[in-house]
Amino acid sequence: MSETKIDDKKILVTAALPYANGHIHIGHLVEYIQTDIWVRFQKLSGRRCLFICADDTHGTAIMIRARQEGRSEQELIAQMQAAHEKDFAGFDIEFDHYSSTNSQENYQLCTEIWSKLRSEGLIREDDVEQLYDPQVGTFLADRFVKGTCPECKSPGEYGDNCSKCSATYSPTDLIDPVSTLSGATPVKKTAKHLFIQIEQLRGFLTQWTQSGKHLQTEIANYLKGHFLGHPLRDWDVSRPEPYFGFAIPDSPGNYWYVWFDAPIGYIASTWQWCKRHNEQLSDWWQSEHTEIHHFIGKDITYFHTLFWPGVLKAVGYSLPSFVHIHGFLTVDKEKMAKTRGTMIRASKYLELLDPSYLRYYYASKLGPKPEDIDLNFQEFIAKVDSDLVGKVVNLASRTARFVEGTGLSIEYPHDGGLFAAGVVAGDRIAEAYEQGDYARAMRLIMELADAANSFVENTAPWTLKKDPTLQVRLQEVCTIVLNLFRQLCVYLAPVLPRLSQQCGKLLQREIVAWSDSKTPLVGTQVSKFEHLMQRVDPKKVQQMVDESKEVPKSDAPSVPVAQTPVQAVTSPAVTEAIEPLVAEPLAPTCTIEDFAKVDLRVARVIKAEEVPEAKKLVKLTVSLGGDVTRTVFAGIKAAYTLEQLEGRLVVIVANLQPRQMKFGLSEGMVTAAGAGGTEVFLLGVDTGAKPGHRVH
RNA sequence: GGCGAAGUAGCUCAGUCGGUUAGAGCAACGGCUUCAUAAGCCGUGUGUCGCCGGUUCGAGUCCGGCCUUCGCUACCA
Repeated sequence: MSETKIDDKKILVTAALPYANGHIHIGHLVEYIQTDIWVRFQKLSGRRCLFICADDTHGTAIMIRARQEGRSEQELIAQMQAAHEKDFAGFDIEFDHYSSTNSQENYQLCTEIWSKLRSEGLIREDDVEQLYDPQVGTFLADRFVKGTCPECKSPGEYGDNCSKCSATYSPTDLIDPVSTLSGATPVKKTAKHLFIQIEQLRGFLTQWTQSGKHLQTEIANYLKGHFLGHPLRDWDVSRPEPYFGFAIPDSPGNYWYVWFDAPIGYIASTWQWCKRHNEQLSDWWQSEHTEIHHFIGKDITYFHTLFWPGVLKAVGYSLPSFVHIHGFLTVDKEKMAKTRGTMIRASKYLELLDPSYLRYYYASKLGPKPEDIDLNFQEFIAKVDSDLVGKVVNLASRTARFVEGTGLSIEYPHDGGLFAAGVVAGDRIAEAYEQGDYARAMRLIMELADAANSFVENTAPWTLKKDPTLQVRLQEVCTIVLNLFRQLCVYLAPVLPRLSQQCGKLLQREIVAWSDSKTPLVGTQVSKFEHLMQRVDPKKVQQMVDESKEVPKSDAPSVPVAQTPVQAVTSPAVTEAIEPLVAEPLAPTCTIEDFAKVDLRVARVIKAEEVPEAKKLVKLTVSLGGDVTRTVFAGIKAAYTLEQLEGRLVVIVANLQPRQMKFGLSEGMVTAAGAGGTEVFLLGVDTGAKPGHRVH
């Protein structure tokens, strides 16, 4: 994963900046735990290492959300940052500095880097005619506009290309465009945009990405195949006002796009740390003696492996030594979903379970490849119980009590080479950590734990205890086992810092360095034994999943758009999540006549069929009463089984213009709510309604 | 459909440069033990290494084709 370090080198490590629009969940934690383990390993090994992070705070999403919640962006991002930091601390993720991209330092750095990019001739200005939503008062990105394809007249196409005839065009070419933010008809408006001409750096980027030193091979291949074979498109790094972010000093009315200032936030956050610790920023970001390691998810590969190195190169900052890219988290092989309760927030987990469990479980699954990892709760419980409680912690609880009065032997006794074998294995464990192969490290550690338990069995301290003449031997055996336990605690310290602390307390000698694993501890007192870790309570796991399920509350006011009703003051406040409304703000007012144009009808699904070639579609035959039927394709395959659909009542748009699709003609649309994917909720009707009834 | 990754024991995975009889943990089963948090120890594997073909003295490993799964993307919303 990365080259072996020369030990006088400094290491600067970053994890991706979490966006201030959402709370930390167990999917995010894969990355922060992965990074924290690596940082702790480096520090334990005696290397000078900084772990830097910050909240990513800018962008349209933050602006709209703050607007919806009736408060300032600053208030919103401050609150989210506090929540993020609390969650991270709860999982023992220890940053050296945690900042915000909305900082004075970041603004100053953006300005400096910007003017350097200008002087390097990398910035191009161009007028861009874009659609503008007069309702929301903002320009619309391509995918926020839908309309009819100018080529084939297919309706409902996104603003960049037609899914039907593959034509590419600009959103301003769409016939009858509609803003997906408000439903308003956008107007054309011209604005100046600023672009970074990344193509000028393609030669450098090809060499840098393909050198084999900075990226996993899978990632290098991906970039080669997808981007580096063709000229790179200029990167649009400005957004016209209104926008929550930094105003571009030499371009009035324009702001830096959030993805421009976010990675610069890595440097800005380091700078803040430097100011507090009286250090030079250039020693960290412009020095050959410092390695920079970014940990990110595969979703933001593009930015961190092309744009970011390109910018750094152009402005004279150090390039990353390595970009460590991990996959996504699935739960039971499925994407996390709120409906299934698998989108578990960090704070919810911490209410019910020990963070050490998740740290160990992730460690046992994480390798150096950018592969997805799967969380399976059965395996989670089994692994923690069996490995940590049954094997590791058990070593202490089998022996510590026998030496509470006497402490450890003065000299380390003969142990048949067990401790020495552990020292040898330590090098391989260290190598595995270094390479990001934590799964391998955990396997090696558990092999040692197995050997130690076997030793306990063979020496049977409980038998020695009964014979007064064998008390010295008993102390020796316990000295050996507790030293093997301590060795394991050193090896596990990057993953389980709490355990290593508890071990320090038990044996009255703190674990401070990896090298503590190389010398046995002798002659210390042994504290009264206390349980070091509890088994996983399966009921708590179930409770966590249950309480993470999003339950629709149909009768509560869903959003505070109108005046809050007076009774809300006396009843306990039901706070609904704001995300759905932010994701899709209210459409502009329409008249009753407008509404009457849409003919919504109750219909019964009489046949639900698989569309084998389609991943998301099912083919429904619905009855509108009598022998009037319609064929409708609906994108609900991931959310409903065919059996669940057949026979049930749905509400369809009965007078929608039929649409020819690859799989057949769709004669209407089934109404549903939700974000898509597995989060699709069909509209139902109370008992009594009949197929053919119109919805008024 | 496009791009990428992966298929090895019931589950999770290791398997380096092509080299003896393909391994580990968990689960299961049998026995032992009772220090320990119902923990621990010993023992038990008839696996078409996804399929077909090729290269080779020799293929889980290299090459070609196919199948399946997963991810991204598209169709839907």
